[in-house]
Amino acid sequence: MSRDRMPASPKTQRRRAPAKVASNRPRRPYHHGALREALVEAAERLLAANGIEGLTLRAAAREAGVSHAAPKNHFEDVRGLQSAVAAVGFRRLSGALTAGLSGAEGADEAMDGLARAYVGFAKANPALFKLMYRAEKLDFGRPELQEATAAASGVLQRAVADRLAGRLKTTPASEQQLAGATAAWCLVHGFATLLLDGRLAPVLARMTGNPEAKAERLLDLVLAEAKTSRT
Amino acid sequence: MSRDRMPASPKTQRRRAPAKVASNRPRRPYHHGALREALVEAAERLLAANGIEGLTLRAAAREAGVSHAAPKNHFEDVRGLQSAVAAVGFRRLSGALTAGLSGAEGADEAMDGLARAYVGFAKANPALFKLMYRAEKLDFGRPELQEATAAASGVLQRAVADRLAGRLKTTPASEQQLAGATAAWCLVHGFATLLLDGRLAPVLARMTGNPEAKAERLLDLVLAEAKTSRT
DNA sequence: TCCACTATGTTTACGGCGTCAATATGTACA
DNA sequence: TGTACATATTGACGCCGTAAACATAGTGGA
Repeated sequence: MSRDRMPASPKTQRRRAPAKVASNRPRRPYHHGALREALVEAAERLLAANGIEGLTLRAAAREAGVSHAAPKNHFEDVRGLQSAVAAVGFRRLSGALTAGLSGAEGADEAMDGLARAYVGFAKANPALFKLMYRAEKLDFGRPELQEATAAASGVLQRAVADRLAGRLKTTPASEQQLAGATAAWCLVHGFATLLLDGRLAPVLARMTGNPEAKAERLLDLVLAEAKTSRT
Repeated sequence: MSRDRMPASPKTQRRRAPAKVASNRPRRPYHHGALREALVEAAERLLAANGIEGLTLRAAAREAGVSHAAPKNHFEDVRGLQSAVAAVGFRRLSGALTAGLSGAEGADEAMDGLARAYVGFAKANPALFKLMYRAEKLDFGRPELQEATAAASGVLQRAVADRLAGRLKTTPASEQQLAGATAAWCLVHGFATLLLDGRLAPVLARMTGNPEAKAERLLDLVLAEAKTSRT
């Protein structure tokens, strides 16, 4: 919105004032000063407001009040900007996961907290979450992004390792640790992904109760089911 | 490929022959005859060859040897074509799931077969699978697509209902059935999604053995883990 | 038989996108 | 002081989706 083009007046008076007379309106300085940060913030706003399609280089440049080619000086291409935004997202996800972990009593409770935090993050930042898992939009060569993703999966892996250690009373085999963390991640990521894509709507429609709380209750049921699926 | 533009010759001779003299080269008939099917097939090829970004209306029209606006007569917009392709994908997925189910002995074995079929389909048709779960590219108002998705989730739900029935020796509560099917779907969909997005690469890198078989073994480990996660 | 109607394709045009090359504008360092 | 460098602008290109106007067939009714 606010980007709609004018209805009439085709080409007359493209510039509002040739201004030989030293326009006294305080012109923006030629150089922005902190364009990179401004672009990333603009991109986050666009993403939240208009979804993943709304995040374009040109839109971000507009939002920052800068010409369409200016971003080229700060990002090699679109994927550069998208990767920077995704990195912010992964850092925030790490924080949310850590917060979801804190205050949990046992290991199982910790896993539930982690799961709820993961899905909660996805629900709160749907477009950002989708971007974070759209490989073709990201450049994993960027260290910023690599570190951010590693941090997020580190939180998950440590939690799983703790749970396994508690369960087995011994340091868990590396492969089992890997499988456990992966299984938990898959379950929770599948839930978040399907939910955001509207794929769980038919299931939710068959549940009773407050529409707001249905998704949370379904997640609880799924987590419980996953714990008891062995007879 | 084969779509690169000519290096020189800017605008001279746009049409290869004004052809007052009744060109005897057997001109394609003005009407294609089966353009809709041709477009869907072209779209599938483009998808498989160039990924999800490679599937465009104009490219499909080119592939079908038709002007770029011709598809408008058969699909309201891009999402129409994408939805048609996704519907084909869901129908194929139903078939693959049913095949994965057949020949299984017990209920647990059936679930494993289902899981392997789901992930196998995703690995065999990565771009198609991604398209099938890209809500913004699809129009679920189209009955064709609705039926195709319903068929696929029907296979999964029946399998889960059978397993629960066998386990409980009684007809399972509807909500538990729902949760069971959803949990299975989430686990397997999460695995497929993360795998296609390259997100399991760090995990796979830490496993030993044949690179080809690693992903399958990881899936087996994950399925086993999901079955024993209750202490 | 012929003619209008309808379905299907083509052409042309528009704006949005990413990207590139050429140019302009400050700034900082020698 | 002057010059090199980083940053920003302008304009152009080809791609995309979409729409309107027009062309070409096949079909069914007068």
